[in-house]
Amino acid sequence: MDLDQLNKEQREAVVHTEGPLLIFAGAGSGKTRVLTHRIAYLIEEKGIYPSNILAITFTNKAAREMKERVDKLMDISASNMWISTFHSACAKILRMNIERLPEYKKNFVIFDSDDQEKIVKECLKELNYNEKNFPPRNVLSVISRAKDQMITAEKFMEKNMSDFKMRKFADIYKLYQDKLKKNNALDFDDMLLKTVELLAYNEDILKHYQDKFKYIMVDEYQDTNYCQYKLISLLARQHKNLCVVGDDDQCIYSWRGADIGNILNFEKDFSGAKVIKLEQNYRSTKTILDAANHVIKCNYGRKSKNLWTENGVGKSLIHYNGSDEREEADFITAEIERLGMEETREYRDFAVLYRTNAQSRIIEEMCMTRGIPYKIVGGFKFYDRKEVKDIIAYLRVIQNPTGDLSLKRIINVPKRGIGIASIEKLENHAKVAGDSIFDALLELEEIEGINAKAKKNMREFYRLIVELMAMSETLSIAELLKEVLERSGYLKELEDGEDEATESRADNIRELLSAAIEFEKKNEDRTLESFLEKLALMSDIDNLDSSKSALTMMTLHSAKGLEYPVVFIAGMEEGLFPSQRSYFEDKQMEEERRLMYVGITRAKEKLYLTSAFERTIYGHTTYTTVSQFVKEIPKDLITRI
DNA sequence: GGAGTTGGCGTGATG
DNA sequence: CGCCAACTCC
Repeated sequence: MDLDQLNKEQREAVVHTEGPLLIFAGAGSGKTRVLTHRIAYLIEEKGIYPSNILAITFTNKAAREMKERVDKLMDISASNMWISTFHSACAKILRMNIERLPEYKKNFVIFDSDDQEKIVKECLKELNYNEKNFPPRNVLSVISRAKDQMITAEKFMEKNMSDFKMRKFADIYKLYQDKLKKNNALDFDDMLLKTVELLAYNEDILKHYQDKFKYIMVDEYQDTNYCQYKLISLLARQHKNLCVVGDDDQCIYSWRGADIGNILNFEKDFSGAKVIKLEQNYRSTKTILDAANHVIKCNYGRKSKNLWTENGVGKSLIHYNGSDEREEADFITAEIERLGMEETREYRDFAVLYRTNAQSRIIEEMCMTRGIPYKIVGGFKFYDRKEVKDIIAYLRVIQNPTGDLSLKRIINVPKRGIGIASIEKLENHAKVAGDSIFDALLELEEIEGINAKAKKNMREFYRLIVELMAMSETLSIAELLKEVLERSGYLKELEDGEDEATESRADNIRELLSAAIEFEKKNEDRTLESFLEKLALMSDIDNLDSSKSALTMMTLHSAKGLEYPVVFIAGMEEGLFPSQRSYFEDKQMEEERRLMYVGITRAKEKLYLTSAFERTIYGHTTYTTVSQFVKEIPKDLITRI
């Protein structure tokens, strides 16, 4: 194996295979390269079986890339090696073992944030709590933070007995969890939490995975939360061959429970850990790196490190301040066209980054006017669309008819004359009998107060589901999808619709169909279960394909791990970036600054910072001041326009 | 039971 | 500005 193309530190990190290893990898210092070489080294030089390696990444996209790069480095295939995200690794473990946890069944479903919100709303209704006092999103974030910390509903209750409001949160949490169980569902946080529980309480299962994963690697370690830390420590306890890679300066997810302490305390937690710092940057010009270093220096409590590069000085940064967001967008798009001509750059060389998704719209409009091809990462996702979720709900019910939430979603979609009142009566009956709604559909004679017409429609619906369930035994997913569309009347409803929205809805359904075909082509496990799981765990960034050349727009968060020759960071204004919400706490302000650091270091050759003197947000126009982050960059590195 | 309208409210980033 | 719950009307 050829290790000559690596620098001294990189090489050291590759060959240090035994015992705990912490790699501090600055932005653009070639950490993916180190990880892929390390995997190849383990297999080719050390004779380790691929199946004994576990590599955890942050996104599916990163996992896929890593797999491809490892494959390229080696002669043998790495197909039975686990290179995946935390969530899909946990999904895999749970599929095989979840029945060892009381109350969960093998065919569990994964609830996304939409499902979660619906469940919380149900809880509030039942508990008679006001949505104004307990906004579902707030409730969910409290629950989610608790789960990150591995605080169960019961523990949460104990902890918060004395606080009037928090006790109510505890009530909601408890009921929420009960409802998930009733739906045989796990939310994203549960996937991790339940895996840790499974391993912690079942010595034999733990032993099995400890023995299997003799070598463990974790990417983006700075963004792990307590639960993920726990999972990793459990698995690595046996062999202690744990290699984590991260950069404390790029910790940008503390709002969802990431604990920067995990990386800062690694040496304490894993005694005898070796620490290697990768400080040579191969990505950016001196000027860009200089700017990044100056900004991040304003943070306290960092591990000392200093990124340097042998790259050239490059071009000066540019700060453009337009009169309003329209002018800002105009400048960005004009500049992209100009550079396209003068420097013969392709559209794929550019990225526009921003703090909030809402900022994309005006830039998008301007791209359309100028005929610049673009793609937007994040924001409203394909699988969030109503019609797609409807059809997925059908699949979920077929796979697991006792999932009340999905069943309620489709029982009257398309309209089949089963109204809210009737559904409530049905649900009530189910509740009293301790059954699912699906079961209650068989006991219609016993239910009073539903009119005969509705009952008839319910019977027909029941028959439809049973029919589809039978078909699912033999049909492929794509074929099953077609039957669902046909027999449910969903397709007909779409065809009858006249407005232009129906056309795009039909398009989306076709898109789902081709996703199913694609899935069956690419995967060995073609079960409905695994298809649904794949959909649930997919994130938007995973779809980012670079086949056609287009400008990329996304949030600064989504941009982590990516790089572009020319980068624009838009909306460099106080209150927007840094966000208003971060003013109250130094810690949060520091996280904003790390986000800025991440943004700057995405750029290879040219970096633009743009702002607007006047900005309209949610209908309100306000005057702005230029972001403090711009001022933290030395003046001589920036040209003002 | 269902379609259409209104008024109030929140509006950061995600697997 | 866009969404959702609540309300009105058929």
